[in-house]
Amino acid sequence: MKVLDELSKTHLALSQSELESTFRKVDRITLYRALRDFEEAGIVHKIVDMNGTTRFAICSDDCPDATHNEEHVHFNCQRCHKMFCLQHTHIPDIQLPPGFTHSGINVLVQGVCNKCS
Amino acid sequence: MKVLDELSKTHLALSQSELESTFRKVDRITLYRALRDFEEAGIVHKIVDMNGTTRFAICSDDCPDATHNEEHVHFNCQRCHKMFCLQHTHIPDIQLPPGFTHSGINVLVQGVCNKCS
DNA sequence: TATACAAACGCAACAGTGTTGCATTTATTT
DNA sequence: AAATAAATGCAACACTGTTGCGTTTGTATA
Repeated sequence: MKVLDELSKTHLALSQSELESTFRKVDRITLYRALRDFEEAGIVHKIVDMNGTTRFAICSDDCPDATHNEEHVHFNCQRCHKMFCLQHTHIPDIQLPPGFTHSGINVLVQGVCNKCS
Repeated sequence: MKVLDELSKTHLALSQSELESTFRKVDRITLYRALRDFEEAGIVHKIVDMNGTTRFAICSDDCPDATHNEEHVHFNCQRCHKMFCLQHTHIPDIQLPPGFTHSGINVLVQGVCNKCS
């Protein structure tokens, strides 16, 4: 699929509308369903950025099927508004209050990326 | 304002529709504008949960005006779907790749809360 | 107290997104 | 080539975010 190709080319997490404009011939519903299926299949992971926009990124090789984005940090640049998957920035342990069990963590850092700074 | 009262009563982060059903007489636009203004004034903070739903929570006393939710961890229970502000669970330092500067962090933990477990 | 002005409110409206059903097209199997 | 399954596109609908505008409510001033 071209969608996967496109996502593989970058380590950015792309929104559906960004993907739509890349291939303008594809219907948004088709894309929506493709992304949904990819996510269920554990091929891509979904993240919501600081503006509430849903974005998708390819899962890396070492991305455990079920846990996905719990493994790395996402970075949202406030200049270029791109969202990066910081593949090698791992998420530290977080101590939860008693009674709370964790099954997934999402860390979203906002700031300025290396190209914009 | 009743909205602030309602948010103060709980440490949960409420969505706009949850707030709307609490006081059914209020127009959704009025509520929207109130929440927007409260957020700009640094009285409440806004967080997007794992489903992309925007939620609002009262800022605690020690919530620094500008940085808001960077101070504590948010917890999304996958049973009751409530979102908790874990006021006392602080966010650990995260080492970013060179060139990336951070101005805010958002940590969202998914799991089962103390009441549901 | 009556008038003038400002703030809060509610409605209409529109765009974007998530989601489903259905019909049509495209592939695959026999 | 026919039958079946899968992928695609469209219509439609709900919900959210957002803005403009007119109306109501409240406050201040003459």
